[in-house]
This record gives sequence, C-alpha cells and structure tokens, in this order.
Amino acid sequence: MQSFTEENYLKTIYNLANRQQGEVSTNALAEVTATKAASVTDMLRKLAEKQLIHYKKYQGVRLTEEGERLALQIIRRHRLWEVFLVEKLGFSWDQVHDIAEELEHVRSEELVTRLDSYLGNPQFDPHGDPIPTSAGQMPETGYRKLSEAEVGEGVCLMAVLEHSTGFLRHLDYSDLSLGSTVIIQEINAFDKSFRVQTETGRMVFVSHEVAKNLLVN
Amino acid sequence: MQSFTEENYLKTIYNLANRQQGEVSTNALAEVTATKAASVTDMLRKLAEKQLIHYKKYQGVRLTEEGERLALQIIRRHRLWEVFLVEKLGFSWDQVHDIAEELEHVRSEELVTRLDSYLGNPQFDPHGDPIPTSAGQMPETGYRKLSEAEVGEGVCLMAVLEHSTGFLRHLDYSDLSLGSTVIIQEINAFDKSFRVQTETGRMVFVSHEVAKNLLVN
DNA sequence: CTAAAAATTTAGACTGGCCTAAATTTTTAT
DNA sequence: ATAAAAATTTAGGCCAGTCTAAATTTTTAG
Repeated sequence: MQSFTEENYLKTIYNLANRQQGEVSTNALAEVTATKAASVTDMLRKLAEKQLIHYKKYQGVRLTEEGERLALQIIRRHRLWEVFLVEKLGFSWDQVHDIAEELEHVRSEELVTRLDSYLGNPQFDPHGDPIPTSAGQMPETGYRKLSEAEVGEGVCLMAVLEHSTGFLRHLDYSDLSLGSTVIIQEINAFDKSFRVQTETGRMVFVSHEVAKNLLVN
Repeated sequence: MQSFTEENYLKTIYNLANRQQGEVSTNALAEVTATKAASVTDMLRKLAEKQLIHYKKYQGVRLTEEGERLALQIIRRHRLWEVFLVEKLGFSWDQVHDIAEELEHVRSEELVTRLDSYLGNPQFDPHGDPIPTSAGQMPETGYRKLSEAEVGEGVCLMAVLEHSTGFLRHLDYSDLSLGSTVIIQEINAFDKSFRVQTETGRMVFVSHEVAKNLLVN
C-alpha cells in the first residue's frame, strides 16, 4: 500500500523515463514534483527499499517491474477519470488534469473496473494518451511528432505531449482538435514554424514549440 | 484549505453533534476516528486556532458557523458520490461508504456542481440521508425511528442510521428496502422486536436494535 | 588531465498527525 | 462530601515528507 506521495513519484518516474531515454535524474524529479533534490533523494531511498525502483547513488533511477506495474495502474486511473470528466461531466480538456490528479489516488479495484466499463472501455483519454490495460500494459501508438512531418503531408492529430491549460487553449483557438486532419502547406526555414490547413479549411500557423508537442499519424 | 484529517474531524463532529445532543466529547471523537484521546486533543487545539470549532478544555466541542459550513460541504460531496456509485456505476448500497469516504476529499467546486447536475440534483443518498444544499443547508426530514412506531401502523422506510455492510445486508435479506412500506403486526413485549409485513407480503422480524436504526415516515 | 561547475547526497531540523505514560480535571458513587 | 473512577490534557517521542546548508561525487571545459 503506497502513500499518495509515493504514487506520485512512481508515476513521475514512469513519465520521465518514457520521455527522455535511460535513467531519470534526481534534479528532473525535483522539478516535476516541485520539491528539492534533497527531498527526492530521501524518497528514492525509500522506494528502493520497497523494491519499486532500481537506484544506485549518483546514478539515477529506473522502475522495477513491480514499480512499473504500480505506475501504470495509477496512470490508468488518471486517464479513465479524465475521460469521465470530459465525456460525462462536460469538462473541457484543459480543465481536467488537476482534478484527475486527485481522483487517481482513490483506492478501489472495483471502482476502476466499473468506471472503465461505464465509460465503454475507452482506449484513449481526452489528450489522446493511451489508457493502460487492466493487465498493466501500455498500448503502443506509433505516433510521431508533427514537427517531424514534411511539407505536403496530410496528418491526423492524435495526441498532445503537454497538458497545460495554456497549451490546450491555444490549440482550441487555432482550430487544432484531436482526430482532425491538417495539411502541411509550408515549413518556415527561419523559425521552423508550420503553416497548415485545418479540417475546417482555416490556414493557421503552428510554432515549432507547439509542433513538437503534437503527435500525429 | 484543510487537510484530509481536518476534514474528517469536522465531518465527525457534525455527525456526532446531530446524533447525541449538545457538545461532542473527546472520547467519542477518538472512537469514531479510530485514534486515541490524546491525538484528538491535539487536533481540537488546532481546529480551535483555525476558528472552526468552539473548544474549552475538558468541556467538549461544538462547530463554529464556518466549521459547520465546511462539514456540510464535505457531507454533501460524500453523499453525491454515493449516489453516483450506486446510480451510475451499479454498486450496491452496502459497498459505497468507504469509496465515498475517499472521493469526498477531492477538492473542486466545479466538480461537485457538475456531478450534482449530472445526477439530476438528487435530494437523498442511497441510505436515505438528505444531501446538503450547495448553499450549505441540511434539509430537514422529520423522520422518526421505526422503534418509536406502534402496532397497526403502516410506515414507509425512509433512511438508515447505520451504514455498515453487515447492517445493510441484513436489511436486504429481510426484504426491507428504502421507499417500501411495512405494516407493524406485533411488538414483542419481551425483547421489543417487531413483526412486520413487508411490501411484498413477507412476514419478517425486526430486532429492537435494527428498529432503532431505521427511519420511517 | 585537472580544476571549476553541476549534480547529488548527507546532516540536522521542522511540521502534521499520531502514540504512550503521566498529570490533571470532572463525574460518580457511597 | 469526598474518594474512587472516568475523562481529558500535557509531556515527550515517533514517522513521513519536506527543507537548508554543507559535504561529496560526477561532469565538463579548458
């Protein structure tokens, strides 16, 4: 049985490990968890004792199988609750992250099972992230970043890498919604920004920074 | 902003105050919160500093207006989540207490508002308890205990005072469901148990202990 | 290759919430 | 009315999770 704090560390380690490659650093964890490096070290010692992470001093950290299992369970709960908040309660996709952050810690297998089936066993959350299976598998998506696509391509917007309200609102304003297709008209040589035509025919600019946080198919 | 623990104390003080009359005792709180009297004293000092309770040493405790407002908010959340769990997820009424105990601490005004309207602004939870209004009022019900009713009366079962799985299961087995009417055939002079006819025509016995925990109209 | 910079860990301390044991106050029973 | 019992509070301590400051290890730059 883990505390909220431990669950949050596990989830954060999972997310960082699958964003960058290799071990996760103490400093990176400190930044995401909004604590200090010294506090992270304390927690890593504790998680290592519980066999949830592989940890060697000064060498960074990696989840054990058990740690990954738990992390995926928490991520599954988070994403299912996000679906609930958007699909059933009518929240918009930029409002649900913080609430799901709390709901994900409610401990009840039965609750997750029933919620999942109530929602119709969704495969993706409102941000396009795949929902881990009840067996603890993270589905592969094979998406690439919009920033890696080329002029002339028509690509389907599948997911976002950034969940902040500001970023999601910006997409709404730019007519860029998940599931819609955009056609890349031009890539600016100077700032790498994209000019794309949205599904409704609008011509919008997508900065390189934004393009790096949009996953497409 | 209160901690989970503080929220639980406020809720417990509210419930005890409206069950017994007058001030709530340290020992009673210790029993319900499953802690020791010394721990309760510590917390009472803290809540008094925050002006959430009226507290004089050795004299018991009473909620302030602000304390009651917060208690009702938490109870409102608890009861709305119970409705959700039963009505939408299909839990039975004896399974939802502990889960709602966790969900009630999720902090989001917006969430409660949307949940309430999603559920159709219910007035009562699955145990027949009235749901406090968003304005912070606890609706009056005017129910009395079945144990206070008399032979020959036909009464409608409205709510339960005890939420334990064991008690609720017992009611299910005895064909005693909320909203149904029972007719009191006989009250045993020796043990004060009731013989009643249920809505489906079954004749069942209700112990005095059970009758004291059933509210009727 | 080595010195400075960056990253990380250790040491020592704090807060919240809990505990036990001892002291104090209130209640109860004769 | 008062002694015993019950209730409550105080004192002192523990654990989780955090912090700052200092020490240590690793990385980087010249």
